[in-house]
Amino acid sequence: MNKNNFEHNPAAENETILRQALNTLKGLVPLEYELGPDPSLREQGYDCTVRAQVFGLQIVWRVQVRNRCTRATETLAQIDNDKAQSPVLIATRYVSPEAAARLHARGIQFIDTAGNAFINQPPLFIFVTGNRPKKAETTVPAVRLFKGVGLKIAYLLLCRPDLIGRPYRELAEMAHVALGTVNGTMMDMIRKGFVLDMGTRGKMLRETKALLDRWVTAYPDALKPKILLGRFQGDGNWWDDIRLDQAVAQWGGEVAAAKLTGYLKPGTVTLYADKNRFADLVIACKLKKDPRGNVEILERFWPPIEGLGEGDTVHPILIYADLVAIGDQRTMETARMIHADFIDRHFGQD
DNA sequence: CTAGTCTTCAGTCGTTTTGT
DNA sequence: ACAAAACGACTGAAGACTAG
Repeated sequence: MNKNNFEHNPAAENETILRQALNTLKGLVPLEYELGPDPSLREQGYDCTVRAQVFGLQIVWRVQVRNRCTRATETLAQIDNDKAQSPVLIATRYVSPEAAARLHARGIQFIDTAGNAFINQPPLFIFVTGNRPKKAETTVPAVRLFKGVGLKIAYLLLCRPDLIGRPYRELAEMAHVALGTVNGTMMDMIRKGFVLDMGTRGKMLRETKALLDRWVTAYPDALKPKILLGRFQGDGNWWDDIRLDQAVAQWGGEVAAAKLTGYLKPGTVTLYADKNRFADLVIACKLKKDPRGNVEILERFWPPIEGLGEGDTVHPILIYADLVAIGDQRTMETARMIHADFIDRHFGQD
């Protein structure tokens, strides 16, 4: 049962949360209510008002609807609660027991869609916690595997499938992305079948051949432009005499292919450099800034560990992707050689 | 219980679209 | 052509979860 988010309308979503929470509250106490959207309140951080009749008692709340209730929400609500004439009510999806205790202590009323509530309108008093949240039905897959930074993680795993079991924190650091990105990418990979999730027994990379193909196709458009540090022009075959410090940069594209196969005469130069040492590299190679130059320097997006490109060249996968992206006769031929000699044998059958 | 790990989501920032 | 607004990707701190 996969819920696609047809539209993402925050206002409508908020109202859904509020109505669900109020209806759940109805289960605890006989309640009639009506929503009173109030534009003047909205500017003060409220979403609407609720007029409720309970046991002939009329209550008016200023409601803040939140997807989730954070400490920031609590603090802000308390400030508002203290200065407002009518009490504040937080309506949210789920309030954990800890959060409920804090809100109770601060005297901030809340209701959630899971059936937890704190209502303190003497003589009416309700305090319910411990109800578990419903299974999340809103999946917002913000991170797309083949679009953007998800490719950094995919690359890491293609080169080092054994890292699949590492904690997300480590993967995030290695791939130079945020923690949340790892989570999103991993979900996408599982959904698309590239990762098999065996629960406590870990994960496995699957369909690596297909993943590789799609990675190579997506990389030039989706990631490469984002990591371009600059374009330059050098003198003649300058790259032939340079000894690269691996800690600073590695060859990609045609130069790397030439070094690997001894076959190609490079027409363009692709360098993957540590962002922080990028300036030194430009100087050491005597490169001149030139938007039309045939030298492109890109930001390296993998860690200096075994298996991510030996010596002064990047991993064959990336060389291959660079060559395919150039896409002319010469490079395609070399690309096929690289694929046959350095990639195929690692990606035979799953 | 708690240390390690995962998940969430509001805010930031860059890009695209729309308005003048 | 320029500026404002809307959009979307990404981040990262903080809360939630879970195995041991």
